[in-house]
Amino acid sequence: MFRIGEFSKVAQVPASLLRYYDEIDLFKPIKSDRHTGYRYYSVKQLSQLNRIIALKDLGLALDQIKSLVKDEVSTDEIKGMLTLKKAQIEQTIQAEAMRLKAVESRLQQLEHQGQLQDDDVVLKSLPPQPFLGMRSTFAGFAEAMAIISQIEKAISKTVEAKSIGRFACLIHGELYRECSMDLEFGFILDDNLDISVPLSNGNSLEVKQLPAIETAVTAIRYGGPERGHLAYGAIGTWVENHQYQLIEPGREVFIVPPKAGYESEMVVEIQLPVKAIAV
Amino acid sequence: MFRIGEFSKVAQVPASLLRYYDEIDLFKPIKSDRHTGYRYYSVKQLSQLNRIIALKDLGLALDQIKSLVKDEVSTDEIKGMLTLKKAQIEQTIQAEAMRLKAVESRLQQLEHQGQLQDDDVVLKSLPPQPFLGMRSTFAGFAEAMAIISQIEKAISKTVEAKSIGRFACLIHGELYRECSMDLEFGFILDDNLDISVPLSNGNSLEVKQLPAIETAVTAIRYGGPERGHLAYGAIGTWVENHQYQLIEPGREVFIVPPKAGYESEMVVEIQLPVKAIAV
DNA sequence: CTTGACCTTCAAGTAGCTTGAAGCTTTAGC
DNA sequence: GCTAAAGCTTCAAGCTACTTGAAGGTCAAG
Repeated sequence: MFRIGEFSKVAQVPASLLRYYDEIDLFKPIKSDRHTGYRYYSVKQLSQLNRIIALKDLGLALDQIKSLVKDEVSTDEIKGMLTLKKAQIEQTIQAEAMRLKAVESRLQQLEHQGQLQDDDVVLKSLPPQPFLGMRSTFAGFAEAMAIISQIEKAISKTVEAKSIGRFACLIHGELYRECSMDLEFGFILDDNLDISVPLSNGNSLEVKQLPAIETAVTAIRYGGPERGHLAYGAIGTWVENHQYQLIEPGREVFIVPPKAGYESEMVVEIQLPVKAIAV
Repeated sequence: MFRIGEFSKVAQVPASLLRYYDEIDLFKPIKSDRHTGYRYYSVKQLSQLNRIIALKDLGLALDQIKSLVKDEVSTDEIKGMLTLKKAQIEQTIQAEAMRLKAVESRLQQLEHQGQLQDDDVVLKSLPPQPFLGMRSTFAGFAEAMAIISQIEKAISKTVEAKSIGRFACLIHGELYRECSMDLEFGFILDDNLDISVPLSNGNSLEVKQLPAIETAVTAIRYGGPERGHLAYGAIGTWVENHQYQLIEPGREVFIVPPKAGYESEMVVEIQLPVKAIAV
């Protein structure tokens, strides 16, 4: 029989941990003196403690370990736990590997530019969303701007305000073309509607489902498309450094939509779906 | 200007998080209404928030991010932070990779044996320790046992009790030989002493420094050396499954030392230093 | 004026411990 | 047998980065 201090030395485990494990009913001394409260451990408990530590080293939660050592779970359940854990670890490794790349790319940035870049690029995942919009080919930005205000007017007359989300644009062709751009303008909806909104030019807005995007790189652009090179440049560099690949279509979500005469005050979040390049 | 709800939607960040960041002075709204307490955010803050999120995704602590975005650190310090972080991530990846192997080996165990093994093997690291002992070659266990009691007697007469740690044995030759074993018996010391203890057979115990062991696989053996196959078997399997390699010398630390007539009650922790096999 | 959506603050909970304070017990030395 | 030091006890709080919930104030639409 050891007192807690000696047992902790033998087991190479801090005494505070033994007290804690006692408290949470994970590992109790064979005997606690009624009067003094002193805990007494036996050598035979060493192997049980070792088992607990071994399971902990696998990354299992103490709750799980508790039921494991109390023999409350079947072999199949154990197998399930471990398989799940395995998957989690694999995920963690993947995630950490990406982090590593990200940190390395930041370090390179520091070397080359002497400072961190200004336009920060962030990974997000996007849910599937209903979208009320219209696809068309545009010759230039001016033409696109004209459509925007038409759409806004048409919508404000027809659709309940509370279902209308942000104005957005899907970019179907290659990014960053100057002419004959294949774009789809419209509103992201908060609720699923089943409507069609006619426009004065003969076209109409239809509802479609935007698919979820597992991973999108996003950046904020302050100002009109002519300032796109800043944000797109940042994204481009980032994507290259992190070994991702752009996939279509990109989106631009208007956080502050353009108003005639105040185009320079617009704010857009650029969202480009990406996938990791297989290594 | 957005209220917290809309800003949180735009930024894809829970409102609770924005409140929290406000509280810890990491990211504050441009304006808080004196009277109502309502927080108001501007689009221009989006890029700052994005920067914070980007840095968080690198794995930096919020405290560090706080000083980074407040521009309180020099480029060199940033470089230092990132380099440190990089090292940490690399470590994590290594550690997780080992965990993965460990979990996989447990799963295999379940497949083959239908249950988790009984003798649990645990990784530990050991500090450098002074050791008062004597190296010699022994023909068999009986001979070794005889020496043990001699050493015990000699030491109890000469050395201050409080400096004496556990009785232990270093195994210099191959593990698990039956005859002409090259062993070193003695006591691990808690304090650094500079003494020499003569034995009745003409030999003497000398102090030497045991080196630190970065990684040792350990297991508990209940009973005498004749029961060694259990613990050594478990360790052997474990080491193989986890792609480690044994390196010399192994140690056996006596937790309950053998007493004449009660050898079967002894308890030993086997500690075998290992290194990872380069992959 | 009411209703409901939205906002506020404050408190507590999460996991797996560690640290510290205040006070009792045991042991070694005299 | 006494004292001091070492060792033990319980209880509370702290750590990170948040989330959840309760109780209540604000705001816009109908």
